[in-house]
Amino acid sequence: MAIGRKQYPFDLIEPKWQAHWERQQTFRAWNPGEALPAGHPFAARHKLEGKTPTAAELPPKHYILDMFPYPSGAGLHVGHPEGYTATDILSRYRRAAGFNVLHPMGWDAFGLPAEQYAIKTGQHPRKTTEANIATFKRQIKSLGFSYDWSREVDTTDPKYFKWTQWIFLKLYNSYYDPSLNKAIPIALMEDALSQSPKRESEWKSNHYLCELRAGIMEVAKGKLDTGVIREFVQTKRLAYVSEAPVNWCPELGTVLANEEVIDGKSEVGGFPVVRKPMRQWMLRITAYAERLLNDLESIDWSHSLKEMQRNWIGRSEGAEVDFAIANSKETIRVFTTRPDTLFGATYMVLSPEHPLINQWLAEPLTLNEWPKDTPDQWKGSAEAPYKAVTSYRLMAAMKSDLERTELSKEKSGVFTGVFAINPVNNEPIPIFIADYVLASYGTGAIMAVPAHDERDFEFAKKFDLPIRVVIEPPAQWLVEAAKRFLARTGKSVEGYDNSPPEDFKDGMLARYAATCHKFEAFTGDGVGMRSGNSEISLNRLGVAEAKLKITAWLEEKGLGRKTINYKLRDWLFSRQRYWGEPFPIVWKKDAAGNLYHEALPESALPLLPPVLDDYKPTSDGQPPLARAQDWVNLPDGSVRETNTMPQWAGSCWYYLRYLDAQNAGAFVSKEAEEYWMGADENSKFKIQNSKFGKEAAKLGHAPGVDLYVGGTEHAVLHLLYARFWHKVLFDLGYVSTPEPFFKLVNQGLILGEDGQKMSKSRGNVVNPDDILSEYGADAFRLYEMFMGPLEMVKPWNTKGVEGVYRFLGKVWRLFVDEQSVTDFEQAQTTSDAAKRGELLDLLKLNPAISDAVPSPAQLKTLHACIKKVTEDLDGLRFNTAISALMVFINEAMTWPTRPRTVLRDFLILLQPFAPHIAEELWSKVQGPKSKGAEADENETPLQSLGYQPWPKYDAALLVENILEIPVQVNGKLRDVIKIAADASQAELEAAALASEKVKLFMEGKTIKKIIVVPRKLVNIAVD
RNA sequence: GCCGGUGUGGCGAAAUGGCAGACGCACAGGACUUAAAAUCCUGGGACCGUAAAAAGUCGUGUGGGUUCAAAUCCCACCACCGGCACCA
Repeated sequence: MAIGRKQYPFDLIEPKWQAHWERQQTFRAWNPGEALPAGHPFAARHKLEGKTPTAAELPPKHYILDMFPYPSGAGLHVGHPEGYTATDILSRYRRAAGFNVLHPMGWDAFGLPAEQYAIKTGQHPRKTTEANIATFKRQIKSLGFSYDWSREVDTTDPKYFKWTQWIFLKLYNSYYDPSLNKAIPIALMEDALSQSPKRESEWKSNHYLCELRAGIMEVAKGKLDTGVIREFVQTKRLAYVSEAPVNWCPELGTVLANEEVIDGKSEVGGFPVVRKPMRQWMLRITAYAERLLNDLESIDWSHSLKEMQRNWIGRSEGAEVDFAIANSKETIRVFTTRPDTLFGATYMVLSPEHPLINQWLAEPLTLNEWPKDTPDQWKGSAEAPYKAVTSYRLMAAMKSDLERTELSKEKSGVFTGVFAINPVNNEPIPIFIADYVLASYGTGAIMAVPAHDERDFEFAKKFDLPIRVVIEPPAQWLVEAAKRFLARTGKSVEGYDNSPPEDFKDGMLARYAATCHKFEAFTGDGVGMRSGNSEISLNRLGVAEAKLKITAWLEEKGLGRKTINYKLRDWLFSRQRYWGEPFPIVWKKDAAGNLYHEALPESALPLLPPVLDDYKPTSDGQPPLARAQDWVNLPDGSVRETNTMPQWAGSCWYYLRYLDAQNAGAFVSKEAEEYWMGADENSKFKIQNSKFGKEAAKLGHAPGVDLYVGGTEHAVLHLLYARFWHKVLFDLGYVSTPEPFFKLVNQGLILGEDGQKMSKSRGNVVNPDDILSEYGADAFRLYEMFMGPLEMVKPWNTKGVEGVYRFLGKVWRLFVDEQSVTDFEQAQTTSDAAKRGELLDLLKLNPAISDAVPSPAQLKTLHACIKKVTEDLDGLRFNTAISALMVFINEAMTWPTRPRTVLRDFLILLQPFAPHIAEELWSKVQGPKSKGAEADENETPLQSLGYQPWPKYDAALLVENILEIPVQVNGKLRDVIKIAADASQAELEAAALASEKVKLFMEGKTIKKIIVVPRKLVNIAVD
């Protein structure tokens, strides 16, 4: 970096203004009911000095949120400030525009690295965490962001996680009511089910509870004991204990949520993950699947982000169908999205973990007579299947998810020896187990329709099972499929190789049905064939129509029903870690000796983790907390839960804590929550003005966080979890908006200079501290935004920093007297370091700056800049806003006289982007300060530039009298004519036709048509 | 495989139906300077052409279409990036 002389003394300016902002608390955001100190620029701007305004008296709120960082040991990387700069620019812009802006920062500080360091060194993770936070905070502060640090949160602070535990208790103490479609306190259910209910009036009107009560009374024959009720209620809580197989990561010594497992490996560290049945805490996020999906409509997120969430939730509509089992009274329920292909179901597959298999192993079901066409290989031995089934299940259980997905491209499975009966034609169909059917999705069982499902087709080919076509493909598809067969095998399918067969409708169809195994599964839309019995026919019906008809028929016969399934699974919420929030849960034994769990009272919060000297799991695989036996065992004989919550817990609600960060009596006060989340009257205009306004208002939606910026890495995990918690809190009446984040923007990744992702191993990591010391914070901020659109992936280029740095140098020289710069530089070399800050006063205003009345051209330049910057900021187009500032400066550099008013307005525009230099120049361009007060630390602070009203552009000043109008002939530019802006169409046309150049191109041709777009262009179409 | 996004000079990019390449980087030439740095000025898509210009032709991943007019809208394809991936 061959930068010699500094463009301007950012090294003095930046610390000076950062200290000033801190002293003045310039960016403190005020809650309703807080007294505004006299002299604060926000109070002065809004005429609220010394007042204690209510929500209605405060200006409208604007909540601009960053995804708070995990304070890693490596410190800030250049990706962090990208989002932070964008939100800071917006925050400063909105403040200038008159909003009460909430712009906070905090630390997502629980996490694995601090714990692993603790295991290695014995140092308490708190120490590591505190040191890392200090580094992050120093780095972030050196960038001059306008955060309200009085609202800083730290998820590992007991004052914070007290409320994380409190919210967990709310989850624990709630159930999801399907009739009301919301969470309800579980106390209501407990009361409804108790022997002598007390709150009858409250639950009597509730369908669900009445049904539950009736059901339980019947089962218990009227005799309810507390144990039975407790056990039942435990299964309904939003936070519950499950024994299901979980993702166990031996390397990390903990279980992981589905979301944390990628390609069978842990998201953190990339270690293998295996399935293992364990007792774990789960959160019932699946109850919210439909709302999490539907409410995406009401929020302003990018299309791709919504799509990712939709994908993850994975809603699919279909039907459940019950199949009778031959020689048994039991039935097997399958889930299918294609009930219209039921006539083509030729076998059935259960997941290896399906519960019926245990029964069959204990009590084999045999058929008196093998169905016709049963392959000999199955008939051979009545016992053989059971051996095969046992060993197959064992194999499947041993396989990690990685092996199941990556290595088993080839289908595998075994015949169980059992047959089911296809309810539409009463044919016995063999039942297999295979690991391509997942226990955790749908019913863990499928009807296989090989002709119309690719996976079933593959399986059927491998095991030579019948493939029965029941949907007629278009002729064109048959021809294409036959060609693909030829390309694959070198053999042709007779009669399909060329053009669509003429006699398709008759003989061809039959031939296709006979040779379908040579084709491939046809999964597209077609019409039904060979799908009828004495009661129902789907023949000639389209897929959608057939689905409706067969589902209705199944329902009528009591054989099935319409169902919706989700890929989303309940959230595995416990970890075997030390550095996380302990569960406020104890385990007790009932009279019969059975363990049950119970919540601690709210008064017991925060529940602190015990002090340990070893952070490893115990030798028998218990979580580290189990080492603290005197912490675990309580005097009354109960035992504490030793799992801790996952890192996601703290980040699920931090944006709410910011609203009222110091509140010791509640996680947030009602008043602060309503004001900042925009549920109060004062914010209503915001709803009306937004793109989603009408829709949102109809749904009763208030905006929530106005803008949330962060990386895509949180597209499913954090954002789904936080939305879920928010909805629970909404249902229970603790927050007033159904969605937390109204507008969300993902910043694009910043790549290394080589266009690769930045990484230590590549050696292409850019350290923000280096850039800061070389070019200063303002240049760094500008560059981060000037690189390209916020949401795009873009490579870093340090040369580009020099460009924006030069721009700031130009700004500096526009304002500052050159002679005084020389004096300043000389004084710097002789002055001692401590006094260097005062030298800034040596710098004088450029003599070209005066109170002269600005010329029309100068005003036009200014107002064009105001317009562009304002519009671009509203559209988050920071790069083009900066280029507009550059255009202004390039122009203003040529002005012999520089009107003070024009330059002041420019500084207000510059301030959000480069706040330090803007403040420094502002303090100079204001004119001389009153002498004598300068040395006084306690003087009323300077009014901050940050609260100067944002300038409005005057459209009248931008009007051009003479326009340059391009003239095209046949769409090609041939001339540019100058003409009065208000020229009529006829005048424009005449002027265009009069052009010599245009005439040249029209010579010898006839005019077909002349298009005249006033103020834009003329296009002459000729032969 | 499915879903989403992107594709424009040497590079980051701008223009979302109306003069393609604003702004910036890098580069080249010039001014200032003993010299360098810094600063200021000038130049620039490609091709063809010319002493230099002018004029001209082509040009926004590829191929087609709509339109007086397309980077922009429509259809098909290709490449890259991101997500999901046996979810029945």
